[in-house]
Amino acid sequence: MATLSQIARLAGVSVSVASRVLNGDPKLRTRPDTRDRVLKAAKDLNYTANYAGRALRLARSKALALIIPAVSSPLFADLLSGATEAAEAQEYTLLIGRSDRITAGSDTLRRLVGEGRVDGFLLQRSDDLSDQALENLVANDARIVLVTSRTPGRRGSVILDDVAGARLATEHLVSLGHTRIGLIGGVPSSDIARRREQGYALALHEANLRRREAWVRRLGYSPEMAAAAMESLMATDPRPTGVVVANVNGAIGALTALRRLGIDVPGEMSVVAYHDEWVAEHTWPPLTTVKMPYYQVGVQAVQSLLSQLSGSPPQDVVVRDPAPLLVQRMSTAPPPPRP
Amino acid sequence: MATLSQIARLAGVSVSVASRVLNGDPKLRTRPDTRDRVLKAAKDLNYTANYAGRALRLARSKALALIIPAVSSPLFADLLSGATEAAEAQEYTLLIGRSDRITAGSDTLRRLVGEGRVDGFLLQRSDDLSDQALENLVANDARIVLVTSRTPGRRGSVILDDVAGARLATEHLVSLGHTRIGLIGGVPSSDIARRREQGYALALHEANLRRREAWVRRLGYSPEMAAAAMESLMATDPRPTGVVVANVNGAIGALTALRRLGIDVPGEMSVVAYHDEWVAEHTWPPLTTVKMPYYQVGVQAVQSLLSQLSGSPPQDVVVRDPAPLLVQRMSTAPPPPRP
DNA sequence: GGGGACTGAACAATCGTTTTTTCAGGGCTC
DNA sequence: GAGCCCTGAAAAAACGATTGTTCAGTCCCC
Repeated sequence: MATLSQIARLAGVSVSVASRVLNGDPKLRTRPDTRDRVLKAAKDLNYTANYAGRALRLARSKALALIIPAVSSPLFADLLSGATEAAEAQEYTLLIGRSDRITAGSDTLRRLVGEGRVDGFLLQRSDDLSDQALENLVANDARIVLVTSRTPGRRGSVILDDVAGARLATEHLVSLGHTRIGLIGGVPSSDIARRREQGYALALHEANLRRREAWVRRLGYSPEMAAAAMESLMATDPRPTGVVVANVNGAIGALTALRRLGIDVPGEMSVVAYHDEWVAEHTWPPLTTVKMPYYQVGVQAVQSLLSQLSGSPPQDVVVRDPAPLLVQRMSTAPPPPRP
Repeated sequence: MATLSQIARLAGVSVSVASRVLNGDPKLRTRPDTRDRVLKAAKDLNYTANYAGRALRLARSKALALIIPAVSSPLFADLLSGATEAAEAQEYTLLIGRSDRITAGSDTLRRLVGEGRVDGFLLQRSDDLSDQALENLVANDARIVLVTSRTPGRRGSVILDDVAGARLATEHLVSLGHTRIGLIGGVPSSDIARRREQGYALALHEANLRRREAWVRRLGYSPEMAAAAMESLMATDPRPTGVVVANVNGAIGALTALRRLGIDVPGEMSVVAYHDEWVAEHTWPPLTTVKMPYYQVGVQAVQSLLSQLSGSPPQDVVVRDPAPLLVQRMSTAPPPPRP
C-alpha cells in the first residue's frame, strides 16, 4: 500500500503537508493547487493511512472489543448489529470475543488493552461471573461498559428495561385471565434475573395476585435448565396455568418439556417469553414474546464507551426506546376453566 | 503500560537487549544475570509488547478477519469457535464482520487490509455473491480463504464434504423405504448448493430411484424461502413422501409450512436437514439432521490462511474428519402405506 | 528601502518495536 | 607485546503517521 511519503513525493510536497491536507487540519494554510495535488496523489495511489503507524502515534487503536457469552443465540445478532453499526459510524472496528472462554485466571482482557489492541470493552458477562471476578479480569483503569448488566463499581453500563419487559409479559397473562402465574427466571446471583423477577412481582402485585414462591424457578436461561424448571413447576399442586420465561431460548426448552409431558400449549398452559428472535416464530406453538430493543443496546453501549473514552465519567443507562413490545403468537390463551 | 525502554532502564540494559531477551532471540549472547534482570524487570512492570509498535515494525498485524453472513444462525457459533481457537493458538486475533453488510461497491474489505488492520480474510460469502463480485471486493493480492465455498480463481478455500453430507441425508430416507424424495436446496448460482444437490442425486441414482425435477426446489436456505419451497412441493402430484432440506434453518421453516398445511410429520412426510444445531432438538417434531464438522472448518480455515500468509500457495481443502453424522430425531419415519 | 507581519510550506521530534551493525574490552595465540 | 578473536552489549536505523516549530519568501506600510 501507498505510504504518506509516497503521496508527498508524487505531489511534490513534504510529508507533513500531505498528512495535514488529508486530515483536514484547520491550522494548515495552503494554496488550493497544493491541496489539489495532494488529494489527487492520494487518490491515484489509492492511499489509506496505515493503521499501525497512526495507532502508534496517537496511542489509540480505534478498536473496541465486544465480549459475549453464548454466541450461538440468535439474540446475539441484534446486539452485534447495533454495536457494529455504531462503531463503524465512528470509524471504529469491533473485535468479538467469547466471555465463556474467559476464565477467572485469564489475562486475555488485560492483554487486549495492555497491548493497545483495543481502546475499551463492551462486556456482556455470563450469569456466573461475579462482580469480584469481573474486577479481577480487567485492569483498574480499563474503559469498559457492561452490556445488559450492572456492577456496583464505577463501571459504565447499558441495560434493558428488564422490569418493564418482564412486567409486560406478566401483564399479558394477567389480562388473559390467568391467576396462577409462574416464573422461570435466571440464577439469583444475576442482577438481570433480579430485575426481571421484580417486573414479574410488580405485575402480580398490581393485579392483586398472590405470588407463590413455589411457582418460581431460578435455574438459568439455557433451554435445558428452563426445561428442567418447567418440569418441576408442573409437579406443583395447584400448578400454574401460565408461565413467564425470562429468556426466549429458555422458553424454547420449556416448550419441549411441556411436549414431553403431554401438556397442551396454550390449552392447558400458556407460555410467554422475554426477548424475541426469529426462531420463536417457528416453534410449536409459535411463541408469544416480549421484544426488547437489543439492537439499541448495542448502539448505546458503543456510544457510551466512546464518550467514556473521550473523558466523560462512566454512566449507567437504561434503554427504554423503543419500549418493550408484546409479540402475540400462539403460545398464550385464557386459562382452562376451573375443574 | 510499560514500554520496552522502561524495562531496559530498570534492568540497566539497552532497549535492544531487552527486546531480544524477551523475544528469545537465539542470536543474542548474554550473561545469565543480564537475562534475569531483564526478565524480572518485565515481570515487575507487567510488560506486554505494544501492539502498534510491533505491527508497524513487522508490517504484520497478527489479526484476521472472519466475514460471515447471517450471524443470527446458531450454526455460526461452531465455525466461530473453531476459528477463534485456532487463531488464538497462533496468537492471532479475530475480527468479525458481516458479509451481508458488505455490498458490491463497498471497499470495507480492501481497507481492512489496506490499513494493515488484518493480514487476511476468512470469507463465507452469501449465496448471492458471485465470483466476479467477490474479486471486485478484495484486492488482487489479498490473502483470503473462502469458507464453505469455492471460486474458480486462485483463492484458497475450505469446504465441507457437501456431497457426502447430502448423500447421507438422502440415503437415510431411502433406507426408511422412501421412493419419492424431494430436495429443498440453495440457489442454483451457489457452488455449495450444487454440491449438495449432487449428493442428493447420487444417492437417488445408487438406489435406482427416479429423480424428478418437479421435486426439487432451489430458493435458498432461509426459513421463509424453504417454507415457500415446501408449500409448492406439497402441491405436486404425486408428491414426495420425504424431503431433504439442504440447511437446518430452512428445515425449521419447512416444518412450519407443513404445520400450516396440516401435514403430519413424520406420518405423512419425513424431513431431514443438512447441518445440526441446538434448535433442531427443540422443534416439533425434533429434526433429524446430518451433523457436519463446522467447527473443524473454522480451525482448518485459519490454519490454511496462516500457511498462505507464510508463503504457501493457496489450497482447496475439504474437511472430511469427522465424517458427516446422522442425528436421528423424530422428523423421519417410513413413508405412509400406498393408498 | 528597511522592518514587520503574513503566507505557505518544510523540518524534526516522537510513538514502541525489531534487527542489523558497531563497538569496547578481555583473553588468547604466536 | 601486538594482533586477533570472542564475548556481551550498546547504537542506530527503520516502520508510517502526526504535529509543534522553524523558516524562506512576499507583501505592505511608513
